[in-house]
Amino acid sequence: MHAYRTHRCGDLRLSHVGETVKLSGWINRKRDHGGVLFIDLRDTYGVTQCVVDEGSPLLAHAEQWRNESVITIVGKVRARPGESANTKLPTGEIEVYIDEADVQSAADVIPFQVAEDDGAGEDLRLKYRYLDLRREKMQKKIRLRNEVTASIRRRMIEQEFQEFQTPILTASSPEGARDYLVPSRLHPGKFYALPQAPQQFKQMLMISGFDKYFQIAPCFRDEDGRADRLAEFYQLDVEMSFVTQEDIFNTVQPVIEGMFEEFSDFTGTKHKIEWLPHLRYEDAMLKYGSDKPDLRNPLEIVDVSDVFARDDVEFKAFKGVISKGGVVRAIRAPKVSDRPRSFFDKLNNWAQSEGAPGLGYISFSEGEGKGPIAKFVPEAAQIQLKESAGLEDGDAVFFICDQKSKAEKMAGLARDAICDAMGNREKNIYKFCWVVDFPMYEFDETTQKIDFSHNPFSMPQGGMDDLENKDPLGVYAYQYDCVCNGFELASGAIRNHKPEIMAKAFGIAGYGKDVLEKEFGGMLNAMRYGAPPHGGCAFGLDRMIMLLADEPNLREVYAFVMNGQYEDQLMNAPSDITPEQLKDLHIKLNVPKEIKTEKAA
RNA sequence: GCGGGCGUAGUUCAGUUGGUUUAGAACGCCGCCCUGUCACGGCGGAGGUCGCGGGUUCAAGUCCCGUCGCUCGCGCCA
Repeated sequence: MHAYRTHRCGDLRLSHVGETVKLSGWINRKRDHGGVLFIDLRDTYGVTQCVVDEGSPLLAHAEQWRNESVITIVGKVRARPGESANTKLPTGEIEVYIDEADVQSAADVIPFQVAEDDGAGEDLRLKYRYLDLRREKMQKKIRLRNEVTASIRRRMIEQEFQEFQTPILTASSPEGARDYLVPSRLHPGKFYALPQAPQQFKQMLMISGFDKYFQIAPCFRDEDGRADRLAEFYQLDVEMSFVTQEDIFNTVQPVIEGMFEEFSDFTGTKHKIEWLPHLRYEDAMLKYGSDKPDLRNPLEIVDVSDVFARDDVEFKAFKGVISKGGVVRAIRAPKVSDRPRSFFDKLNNWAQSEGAPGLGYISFSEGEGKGPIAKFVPEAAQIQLKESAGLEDGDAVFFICDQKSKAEKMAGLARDAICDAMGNREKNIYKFCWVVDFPMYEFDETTQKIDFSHNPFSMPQGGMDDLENKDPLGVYAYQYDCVCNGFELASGAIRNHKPEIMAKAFGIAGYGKDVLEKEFGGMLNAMRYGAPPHGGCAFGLDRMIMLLADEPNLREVYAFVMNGQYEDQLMNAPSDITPEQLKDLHIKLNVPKEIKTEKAA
């Protein structure tokens, strides 16, 4: 007989009755009835009820075993007597009568419960992650993660993609997020950087002629965290040669859609999958106030600046902003005019908590406009408003007035707040959409300069011609995002594979040829020896799993993960290192004093 | 860097307008009882610097200030 087990804890059925078996696992729960003791033995495959009774010399020992101890038992499988079968368990028709038992590892009193969700805080769960991971819910999510990556690999390979690994120790690159840096021992004063993404490597693989690349790539970015952002994360990274933007969509969309379809009932509720028509970036910003709109929210934003600019409208709060170049955006909330005053007040309070002066509105009932602002908008203007916003009797309309970019953003937030207040966000559906035609450049208010708005390697639409002849802020890029339920799932572009267009594009953003050569010389050189037109995208693997598992944050879909401050309480990272290590790396610390003393105290 | 929320037993939480000798509950833990449970049940017990520091007050878990920790967001993140 095997040293530890003949079967797994989810294996045994009525057909095994009479067999002598050996099982190993964790004590999930005990039920001690004095003369008879039930032990639920658990492994990742299931739970089997094991029994000791007064006839056994083991009884006195077994009563002492604590939950979560690891034991090995040998015993006979028998049918549960009488009515005592448990239909909730796959193994519920049998039990194992324990003849021999070994305690492989006794457990101390555990800091939180494994067999049930006792609501333990996240900091504790992360500190004792190995216990947290024993819980059924975590086992399921980690299994989901495994199955999702396997499914993606299978689907990509079926489409003739080749999987690559690319360097983890690489060069710092100037654009984008802050890099994680690794000091070099062999090269004093020099540093490697961990890749923010394998961007340049995958492009060079295209230049190398591989045609269809993918990688489930670790990426590292040293910026502050969010529920959907971590220091290290994984992307399904994709790149293809000789393709247009639509070719890329048509290739990756079935992979993502098929994978989502495969796991869309993970939560126990089947989710529909819907892929909406492409959305232009500018339209997204106007209609939804976001470049990653949640399209389960049916509300749309319209511009009604014209209405409030009319001479017969006397609402000074808005007029003042409009005269300084501002805009008024409106959100129609259908059939809410009969809601109590508190409905509108709550939204107003919400807007103030977001730093807005308030959230003005007019509600229409019995053909009449009502609400605090209505008296400033005469009937003729109300008619124009109704037409612009598609208002019907019984509707209300909310207003946001500010300078364009601020108004867009606030309207986007208000759109979600109103939707939630109304309770009409669509459920049990994944609504996907490609957001396309991102602007190549944007005006940076803080530096008062034109800069790349997304990836500087993107190909400008219209190529050299547009760069030379158009207002830079009017140049679009072949740059796109894939959006699902309010998350940016992917970002991608057709790349700029022509060095001369690259030079021009960087020049417009204020980077000279010397800078370009210094920072991206390797990439530029590669383009000079025959570069195919190419493009790709990268999907946030963790965000996709988070959506499928219906979890509110990324940390829930990793086995091991840092907390919100990017500290790992389990492994104690980041940590101090020895003076010898620092010396090897030619590094002297220069830590601000107050930080030192805080940490010491 | 900034803002919101939270911090009371091992865990999750309650704790009224500041006011009664010993700050409660559930789960967990320890002891005793119980032969058919499966969230077993019953009786009993241990367990607290109310995050920390200061202040107001006759009196602070409760009010004020500071600070630390966790969390969500803003900035940041092509």
